[in-house]
Amino acid sequence: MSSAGCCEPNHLARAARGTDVYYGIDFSGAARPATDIWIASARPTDDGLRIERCASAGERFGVTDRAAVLTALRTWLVERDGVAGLDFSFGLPRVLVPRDARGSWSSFLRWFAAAFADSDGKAMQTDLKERARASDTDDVELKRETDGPTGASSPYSFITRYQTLHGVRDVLAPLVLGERVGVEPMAPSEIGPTLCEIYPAATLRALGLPDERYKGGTHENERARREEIVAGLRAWGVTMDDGLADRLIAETGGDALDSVVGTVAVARAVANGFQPESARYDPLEGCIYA
DNA sequence: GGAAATGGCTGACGGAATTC
DNA sequence: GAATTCCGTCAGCCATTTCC
Repeated sequence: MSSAGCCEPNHLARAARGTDVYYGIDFSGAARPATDIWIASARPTDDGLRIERCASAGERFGVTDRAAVLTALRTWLVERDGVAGLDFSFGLPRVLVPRDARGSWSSFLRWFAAAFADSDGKAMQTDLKERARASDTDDVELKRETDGPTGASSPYSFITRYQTLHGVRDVLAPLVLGERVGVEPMAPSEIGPTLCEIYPAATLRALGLPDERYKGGTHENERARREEIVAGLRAWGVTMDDGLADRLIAETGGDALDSVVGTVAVARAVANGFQPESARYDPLEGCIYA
């Protein structure tokens, strides 16, 4: 296999020698996200990365409603040692943020949590679209600097609006403003675990693996792509039990697989010292690690 | 009644087709 | 050949429908 992105296979192992556990969290803003949020944990080995566990939020926490799941997730996160990657936007395009909230990423979090305290995903999207139309830009669904190179959607598209709202308002803001976690590269801290933004599709692309049409259970080729991804991850030095591999392939939503890919993204980010991969990175908007 | 499946929503993007 | 237009695809979530 040719080298893609930053890593050789054993680079994943070099990433975190002597460090703790990596977590990949496939996030969801659904009303009942117990079966949509998946959490994978992995440890670096001499040869790569060993996936230790992969389970849905429902299995981990035993609750189903959004508020209960996100509360449990926050509690669970602050009790971790290590690095956790979450796949939702950690910020918004700079032009949409009020000038008096642009001083720092923490200022943005404070503004966001207050501005959308009582909003649902649709209301937040409507507000941000109006801000975009009122700006000097031509488009309505604006992207952050980090979104372009990674192929990510706008943080408030109809696809991502719920993830961004609940991820930033209900997970990041309370944890960061409460100084319970650090976030790379905007707000590193010695206290608590380190969080970072990931985007599994970009990681798959960087590894030269199928990065689309692997979610779903209606077409046989979707399952075949999941099989190809699992085989490809193993070729990159990711090890796991056959039972877990079978589960990643069988889970038609692709969320379990995304969480495992997320651990790889975290390993790559650690290996690079959390250096932003693109020069086009705005510390107010966030940074995707692929 | 509860679980599972299905359709629809919206905008961006890439590739193909068409026009000049 | 270049520019423009058109069309299909993709994403996550919710509401509705279907099935057991």
